[in-house]
Amino acid sequence: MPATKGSAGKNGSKDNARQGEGTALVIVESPAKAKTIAGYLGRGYVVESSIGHIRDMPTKAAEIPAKYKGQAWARLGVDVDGDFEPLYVVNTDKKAHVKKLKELMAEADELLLATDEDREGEAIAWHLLQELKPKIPVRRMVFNEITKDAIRRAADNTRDLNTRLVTAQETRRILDRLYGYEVSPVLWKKVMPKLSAGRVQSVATRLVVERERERIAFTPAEYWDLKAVFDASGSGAPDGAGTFPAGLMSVDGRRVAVGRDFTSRGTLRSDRDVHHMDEQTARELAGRLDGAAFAVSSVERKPYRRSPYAPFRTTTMQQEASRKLGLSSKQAMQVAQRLYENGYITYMRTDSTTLSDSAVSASRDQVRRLYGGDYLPDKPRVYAKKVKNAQEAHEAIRPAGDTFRTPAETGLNGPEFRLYELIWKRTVASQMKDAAGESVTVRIEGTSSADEVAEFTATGKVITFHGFLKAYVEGSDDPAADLDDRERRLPSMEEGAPLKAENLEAEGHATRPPARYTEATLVKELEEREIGRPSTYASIIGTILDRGYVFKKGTALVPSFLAFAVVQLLERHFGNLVDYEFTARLEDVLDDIARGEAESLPWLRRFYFGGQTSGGESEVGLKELVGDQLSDIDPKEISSLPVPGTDILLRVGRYGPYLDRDGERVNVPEDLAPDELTKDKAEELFAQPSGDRELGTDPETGRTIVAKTGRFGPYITEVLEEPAEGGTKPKGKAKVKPRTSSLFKSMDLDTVTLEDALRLLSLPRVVGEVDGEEVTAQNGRFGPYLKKGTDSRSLETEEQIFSITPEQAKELFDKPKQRGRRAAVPPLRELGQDPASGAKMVIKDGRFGPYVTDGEVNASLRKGDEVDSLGDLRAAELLAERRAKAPAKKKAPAKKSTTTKSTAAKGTAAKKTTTKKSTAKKAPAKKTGEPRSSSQKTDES
DNA sequence: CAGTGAGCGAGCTTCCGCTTGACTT
Repeated sequence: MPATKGSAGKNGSKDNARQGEGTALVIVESPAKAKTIAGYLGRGYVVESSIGHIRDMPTKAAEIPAKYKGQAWARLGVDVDGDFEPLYVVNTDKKAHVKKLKELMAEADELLLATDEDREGEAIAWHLLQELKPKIPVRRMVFNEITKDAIRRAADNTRDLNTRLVTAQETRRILDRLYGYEVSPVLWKKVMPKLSAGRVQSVATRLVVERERERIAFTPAEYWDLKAVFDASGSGAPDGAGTFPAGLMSVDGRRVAVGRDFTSRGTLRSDRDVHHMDEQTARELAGRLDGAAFAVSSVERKPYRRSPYAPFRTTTMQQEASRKLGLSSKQAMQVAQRLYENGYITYMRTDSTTLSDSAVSASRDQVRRLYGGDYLPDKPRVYAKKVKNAQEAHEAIRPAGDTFRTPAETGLNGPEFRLYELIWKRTVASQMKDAAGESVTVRIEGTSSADEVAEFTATGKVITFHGFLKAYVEGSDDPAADLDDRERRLPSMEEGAPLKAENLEAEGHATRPPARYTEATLVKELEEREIGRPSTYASIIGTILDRGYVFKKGTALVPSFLAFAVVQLLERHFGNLVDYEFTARLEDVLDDIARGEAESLPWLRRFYFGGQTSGGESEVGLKELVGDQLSDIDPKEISSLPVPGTDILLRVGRYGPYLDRDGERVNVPEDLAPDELTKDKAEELFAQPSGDRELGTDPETGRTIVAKTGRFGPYITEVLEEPAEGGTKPKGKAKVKPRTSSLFKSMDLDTVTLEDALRLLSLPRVVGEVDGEEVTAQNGRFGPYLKKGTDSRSLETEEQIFSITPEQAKELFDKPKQRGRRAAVPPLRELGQDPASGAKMVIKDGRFGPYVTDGEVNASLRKGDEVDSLGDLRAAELLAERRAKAPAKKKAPAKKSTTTKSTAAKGTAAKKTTTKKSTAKKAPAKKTGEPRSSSQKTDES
């Protein structure tokens, strides 16, 4: 479609000016990239960035355009009953930017969408197309390395938009929205508000929880072996030097047990025929070998070879930055971002280990200069793609440019310097020769005084050519592990040479539970399971930390008890969704869609509404799981965890975790690691003093009065009996309830006095008789009130509880109960007329904060609205929104569950939808596998 | 997690992936 563009660059001229007049607007994703590319393209091109995605489904109610507010599906942003059509709005923070792009486009004669060549990039391009509505020719421009040649080639070889790829992205987006926005509310209802669930975060949380479960179930095993130090100097070795350590391998040909021979339950694996030694066996054997003669029984030499590690991608960089620089995932990404923006490194969010040709030659150039030609392989090394679902839109993370700056040449310092150095070394090393050397295994035999043949082994490693290890050695997550460049030298020995055991000792070991995840190892695990993307790894950690699903203990990620409850709920009721294979299967489907071999709709339908799987099994859809089957989820059950070996239950309550033993309860510190909650720990918690404040003794009863914090806030209560010292609980439960009372609002837990407390405990106060019935005054759930039989009246102030007279009480009871809010409270502010109703609008203060009303309709002020500055227009808008939404007026008498309510609501809304839609939609029968365009729901703003 | 007697104007929380500033503490 577009005219041919200048085939510039052949003569090496710096300018790649387009032929003819006019300019092309090139849109990439990142501003830093735009800057670089602008330099490569030269005149005739204007390069701007989209700054990531420009549109998405509305995040919250405030972002839903008014005309969709009444729709049942508006909350989801996906019209689930209308072929899962998504509703897109321009992100609030992108409105100005989109306007700018439109203005730039007005001056261009061609639009080149140069977003990344992956699923998300293709989608960004499509959204740009939808939003900018260009009238000039549009082409898709793609490249996956940012070098002058690659960019110029890309500008000359554009293609059309790949709509199948866009559909695949949209399917992914819709699925994630449905999962997140349907399952999270289940957690709000069953566990705690503000929690969240999602395809990625829930699996990440589950991984951490499962690891903790393994730790809880773990029983260590003890095993012993022998460690010897042999002296080879009498063996005729030329240097005569040396002693070396060796470990006992077998006794009478039977291998000595090591850690991996044991199960996590502390038992020996049944398939192992090994010699398991305890302390006594080991010590006695050591005794019998004392003074025995030893000799070398075999020497085995093998060549050692090690190839360099692939250049960094996001996850490997995060891991090494964690191991070597102590940076969290987030910190590593922030430092990398700064390096990227200032032109020191290539893009840091990538799943590719590929180097561009120019990067390869830059690396080789550095190798030659810094290490010499001996370290340079004949051919450049190519790294195969490591990651299964890699989309490879970018290069590996490497120093930027066609020639690399050494760390010293950059002038950087601090973490930027250290991370650059890491990246630089890793990149250069990736183009160096293998390390080579020799590994040696020596076996040594000796016979004990009881004629047992004990065989020891020692291993050595000698590196004769360091190759890439000269530049870079990868760190390890296990601090005890040997790094790749670690040498262990053994004296040279011949078979049959006699050895003297200098030292021979029994050594005890215990198996260890699997280590907790760190940020870096969790990210690694997620990548291996194809969960999450380079741009999100750091924020996944952030999310599960924010939600309180995990907390950090040093670098370890420890799951909270809350996480156990949430994971328990998801596993039992949404098993498919937290299946580790779920995302991997999703990726397959998305790939099929992208290739045009599968359709999006049937798949989404089955996910949401249920149906037959390809295997012919029937599957319950998400809609039913969060709807009709909601009542199957027992909050009590999913929030309970047994404390191993006890009849104590750990329960996750709205106010944190607590222990429950037959109704006796005690708080559990929020930062207690679940694997530390043993029987002993639980007993200790029950025994602990609760930390209540003692106010003194009630002179009348002699009981101690304490102030504590409870479910309903601060309160005081009396202590009925001294806790029996070390004794058992009193069995005969002739329970006398202690008197309790909430503090008045005017009181404070820290300052409340014994006098206050006694007054509170004296309640309810008998005010007197009214109409022949006794009236009492007390404090309750809704504040101070009077009670007369079954009738009641609220009081104005707490003090009235003590001061009100029978006469005043009678007056209150003579008046009917106040209905609605108290009359005659002046409005906070008066506004103008509501154009819709013609009534005067006022702002009032209510139970839920300020709201605007025209006398008929009430609407709360939203976030960002202020009483003082609210204008008439905004007020009218709020009222209009409220009207649009509510059937409000007369509600059917509230049935039992939320399910029935939502079904009813959906019924009416669905009707509206169909009438509206029949005009707007229907006609353009959607082509399968094509993204929606003509009937797109958008926020025309 | 202490324990009691209204009637009412709710609204909001949340997902995953792309990307940076512009704000305030």
